[in-house]
Amino acid sequence: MNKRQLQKQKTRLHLLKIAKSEFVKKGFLNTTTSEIADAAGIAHGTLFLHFKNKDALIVEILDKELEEINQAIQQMIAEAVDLEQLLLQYLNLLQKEEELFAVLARELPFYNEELRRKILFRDSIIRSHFHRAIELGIKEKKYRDVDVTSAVMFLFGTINYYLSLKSIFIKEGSVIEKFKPSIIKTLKDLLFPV
Amino acid sequence: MNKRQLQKQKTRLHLLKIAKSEFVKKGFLNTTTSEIADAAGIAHGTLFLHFKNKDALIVEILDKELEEINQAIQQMIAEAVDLEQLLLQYLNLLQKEEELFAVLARELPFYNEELRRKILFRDSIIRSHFHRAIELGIKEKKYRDVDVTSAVMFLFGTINYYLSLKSIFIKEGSVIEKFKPSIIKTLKDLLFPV
DNA sequence: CTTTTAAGTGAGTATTCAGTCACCGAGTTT
DNA sequence: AAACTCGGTGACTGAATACTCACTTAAAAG
Repeated sequence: MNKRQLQKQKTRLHLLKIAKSEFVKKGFLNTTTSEIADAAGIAHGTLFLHFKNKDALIVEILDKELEEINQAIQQMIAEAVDLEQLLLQYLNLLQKEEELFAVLARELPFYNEELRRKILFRDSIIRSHFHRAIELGIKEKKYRDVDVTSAVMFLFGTINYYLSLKSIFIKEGSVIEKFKPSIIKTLKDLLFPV
Repeated sequence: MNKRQLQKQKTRLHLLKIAKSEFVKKGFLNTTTSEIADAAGIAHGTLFLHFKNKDALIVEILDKELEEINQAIQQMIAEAVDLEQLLLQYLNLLQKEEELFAVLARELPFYNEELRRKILFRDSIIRSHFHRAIELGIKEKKYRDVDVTSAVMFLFGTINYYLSLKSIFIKEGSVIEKFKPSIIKTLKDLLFPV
């Protein structure tokens, strides 16, 4: 790889980093391509040499992030069997990139079909991990018998709700951190051991 | 009231009705003032004689709707004591204006401070009704002792989640209708009678 | 050293919209 | 019936903002 190609790759990574931080700060929809270019210290037009359009930017950022979380969850599943532990680790994982996931929770309904499908697909994989974990616990008589699907939706619905309203409820600090105990407590209340 | 004033009032009400149907169809953010004027059969400028700006339109529509639901809930509380019954009636109430509430659930984070505060205030009143109903049930030993706050948030979080993703999950028909049984079942699972 | 290649530039284009204003004409008052 | 009032009109304005393209410049090739 020559000097030119190296520089281009470097600029590309720099752009991704800057774009992510801008999106986290103001959301994807409220960040203009000019702002990203300015923040990255490049010309506006240059952005479009690296990425086909604005959508391609968020797609790449999210693809990386969601793949990472999926990998981590899969590994957890392989290692841990305790549901509470799994939930706790998942919440910790979300918390690490909480700002970004909050943007996602808020803006998802406004994205185009393709992007939405991509995100919801990853999301559904993670949901299915929890589904299986609960189901297994019930089969092994570790927990009492409840409607697994609605329990999982209840769980993810709440997390999504807290995230989407993050900017309204609390401006500073982590919502996940704040509501973690009550989310875990309620799941335990719901599934308490027999 | 003379002929002119009568006409104006009539146009105003007509505008509110048309605006609501447009908002329900396409969402508040994706409906232009021109579209509303066109649909109502008036000139674009006329809209701004009746309403200070676009925000004022949705504020008035929602104020009416949310006040109605609040009144209804208060009456229910006064009459019924059974929590399941209350939840069922609340869901039916939401279902009646499901399209509008789905728009709300999706777009809320993008509204301005004032509008958001207004909506969340009404929302919190309704939440507090449920909070008190559960708390009372626990005190009277009707239900087992759980964390009331997180149970209520769990409940409202899920409803909000289903509503906000309505357009993604199902295009036709009612999400509330579809998920009503599982929402009620999960609440019962959580609070089952002692 | 000269020519070719391609990354980078930023003023410009196209489009979308909320909101305005000078004018019109129907309805009201004198 | 003349003068006045005020609701209605819609072309226009200005502000965003995603994306383009003719041109510059620095690196690579010959």
